[in-house]
Amino acid sequence: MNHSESVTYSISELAKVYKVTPRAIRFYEDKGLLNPKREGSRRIYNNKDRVTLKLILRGKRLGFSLDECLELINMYDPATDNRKQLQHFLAAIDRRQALLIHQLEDIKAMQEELTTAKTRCLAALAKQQDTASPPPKHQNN
Amino acid sequence: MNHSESVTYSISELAKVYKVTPRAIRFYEDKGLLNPKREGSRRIYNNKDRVTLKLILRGKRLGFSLDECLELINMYDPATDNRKQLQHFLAAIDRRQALLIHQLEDIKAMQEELTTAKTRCLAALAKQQDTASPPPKHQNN
DNA sequence: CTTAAGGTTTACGTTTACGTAAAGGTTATA
DNA sequence: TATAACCTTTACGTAAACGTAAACCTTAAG
Repeated sequence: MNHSESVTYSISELAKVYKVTPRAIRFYEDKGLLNPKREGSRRIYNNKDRVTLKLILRGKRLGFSLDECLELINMYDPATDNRKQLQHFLAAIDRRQALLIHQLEDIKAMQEELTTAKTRCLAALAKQQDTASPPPKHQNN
Repeated sequence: MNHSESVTYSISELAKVYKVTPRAIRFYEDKGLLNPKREGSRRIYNNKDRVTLKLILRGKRLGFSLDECLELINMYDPATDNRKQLQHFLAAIDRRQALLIHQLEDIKAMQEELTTAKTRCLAALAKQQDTASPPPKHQNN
């Protein structure tokens, strides 16, 4: 058996790692996204719980609601072998992938436009370069 | 002068095109993201307004708040030639691009995991294929 | 003329995702 | 023993992004 599976975390440890508040983590549990063991009344998170939290936060970064994140989490774990369920999952996954593709296009478009805007800004700055003080240092792509 | 610039839309026309409610469009105006001309009390949207709405919706799809969308819109139009303003814009653009890069990584990771989940589903379905009814038709990547 | 189809403002309601106390329990250390 | 430093539940508060309804104006068509 693998000992690395027995790593556990308190709620504030987990909160610190992922830069969220304990309140948020409890909220996710309220919504059925997390189900940590208890030790008395204290919540004990294992590695799987930690990964689930990571999935939640990633979903959020991609603009999904918590309900949608729950749907995502369920997709990764089709504990079912019911035929209808599986096909339901497949359909859900397809919808998700379509959404992601759409987001990819959005990102590409936005990146191009940001680059254009950036170029314009830099050009405008260059025009003033002559009369101005020492050239500014600026992180570039 | 270009006549194609004189195309206009009513609020419900625009709403129909982008599948949002007039209420939402008015709300965006309230928040300072849109500033259509008026014809009496009626709002008249031109092509630039339409593009702005498109930007708003794209920003939303990427999970940005309306305030952030406003920031984005302003980036595309640095009407300013103030040096400090320009450098402020550049910094904002860099932050945006960093966010987009992060989202790209999130999407890639999620796509891979969805594909894995899909494979598992399909495998589970295949196991039942023998005993089951006609093979299901299913859209594939 | 009136009825329908659009538009307007004003304003209260709703959902989501937590924030922010309040009130209290349980170790560990000074 | 008391005082932090954690944790717990309960509950009210809040910002964002609209939905929904009311009450009203204004053409266009029958």
